[in-house]
Amino acid sequence: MPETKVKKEEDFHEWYNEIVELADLCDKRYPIKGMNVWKPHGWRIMQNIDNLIREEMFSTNHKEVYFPLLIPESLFKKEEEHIEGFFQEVFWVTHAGDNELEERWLLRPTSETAMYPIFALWIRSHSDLPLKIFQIVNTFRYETKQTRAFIRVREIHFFEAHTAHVDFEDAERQIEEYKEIASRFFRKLCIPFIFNKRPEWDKFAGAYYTISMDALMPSGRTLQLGSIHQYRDNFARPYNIKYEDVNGEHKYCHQTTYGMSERILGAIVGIHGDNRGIVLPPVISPIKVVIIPIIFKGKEREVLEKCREINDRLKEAGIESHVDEREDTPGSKFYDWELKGVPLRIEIGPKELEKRTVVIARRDTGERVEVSEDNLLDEVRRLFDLISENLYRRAEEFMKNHIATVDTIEEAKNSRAYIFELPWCGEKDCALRMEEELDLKTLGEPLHVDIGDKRCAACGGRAKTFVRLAKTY
RNA sequence: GGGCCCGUGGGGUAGCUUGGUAUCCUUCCAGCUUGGGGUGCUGGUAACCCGAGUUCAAAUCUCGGCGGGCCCA
Repeated sequence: MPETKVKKEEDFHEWYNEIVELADLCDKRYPIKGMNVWKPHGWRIMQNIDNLIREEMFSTNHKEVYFPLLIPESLFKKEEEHIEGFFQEVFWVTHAGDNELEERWLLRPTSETAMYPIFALWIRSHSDLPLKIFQIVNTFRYETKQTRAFIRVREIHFFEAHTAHVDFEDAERQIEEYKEIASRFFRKLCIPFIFNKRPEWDKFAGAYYTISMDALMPSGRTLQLGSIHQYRDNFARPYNIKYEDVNGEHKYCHQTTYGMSERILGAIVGIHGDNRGIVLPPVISPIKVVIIPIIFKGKEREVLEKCREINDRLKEAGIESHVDEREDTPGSKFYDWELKGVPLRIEIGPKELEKRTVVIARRDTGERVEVSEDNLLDEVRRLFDLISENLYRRAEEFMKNHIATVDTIEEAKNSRAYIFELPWCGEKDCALRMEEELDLKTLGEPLHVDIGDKRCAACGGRAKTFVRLAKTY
């Protein structure tokens, strides 16, 4: 059976490069490094992902907004740590035509510094709080490292939620809500992940603390899919975001953010894909069922009519379907739709016509079943659930099988896992030593740990928690 | 941040060492044929990343830029 030239198991990165273009997700030929063209199929999938997070946001009382792309330099410079963290990767707008601008503007690398001066205007009293907004926009970061489709790009398709609260405790409740949103959201996309509290030296520029969501790719490297930040009043002070409380006192707001990007699509491609193409979870597949007419001379009309009839029935039931009426042979259509990851394929030919049945093939397992026309809708819905379940379980098993909790660096060296949890005293130097000896990066610490009386794997001192390490993207 | 490799029709390639006519497969277009896992035949469109240099002559040699890929930190 024909497959991709490069095998996923043999050379994951080559396979990934090949598959993102074959599956019609993006065109990497645009002549600026790290800026790829979204192709129709890829863009529709991304928009479906965006709509899933929109639903989550709306159902938790966040409002959608859209802030400008350009930020004046003076606004950007108000929070010191934040500037330091982003300055080297900022794109600047310096001219309008021939004329130099009085003040430089930058393309947002993220939108804190665009939003927060306006937050200061919007928020007057405690009754304006909590303020919960989000936007889905493009952001820009001048990456100098190797770029990779969806995984490391310079124009980022970015989701960012921003909130403001009366105090730290309310902001903490927001963080809890984000965690629940993330868990529901990634479960729908069949992507298992772990939360990591990022280490002090590697948190978001300007944050009080940062929690990342990390997934494990088949290459053995982790991919950070999103982050949640507690800002405390670190931004509220420089941007003067204050409210009047019930006693008439003026206080600084406490803020949080939650960010994600098209890396989600990168994870879906990498985790679920196989040597025949990508495999899409039914919830985000633009076409959920593709119908292939099996035409023989003399029976063209009857077969096509049946295909269209089934197509209409699916559409009426709210299931996105499509009849592939192109003149190609059925086999070539099978390959084509498998590349694009369509969850279910229905084949209808003279045999089915006679028996009033259809053949349904699953993308994830390749399994084919013959189903009576009368049971079609129920069976299709049942198969969607089975596919989602299967994709999630497969990915979860892979991740669980590659996380090792060990006591010593030596044990980690002898393990075939990809993600390691080692007892840690909390000192940066100790984590860096583990990084160096194992040739891994620090992901952070698990959110809830009972460490017992273990000893730090680096210094032997009393361990406070585990530190997680892995190779990362 | 450091090292290495690469850039030829839409995609994949041969040619480059030793400078002179650009190869094959695929896609695409037209027609016929075929149709339950990439149908076959005929015809057609289509390329040397950009710039400078060396030379009678550059895809080929030199330098620079842009872009792509891999590895290490």
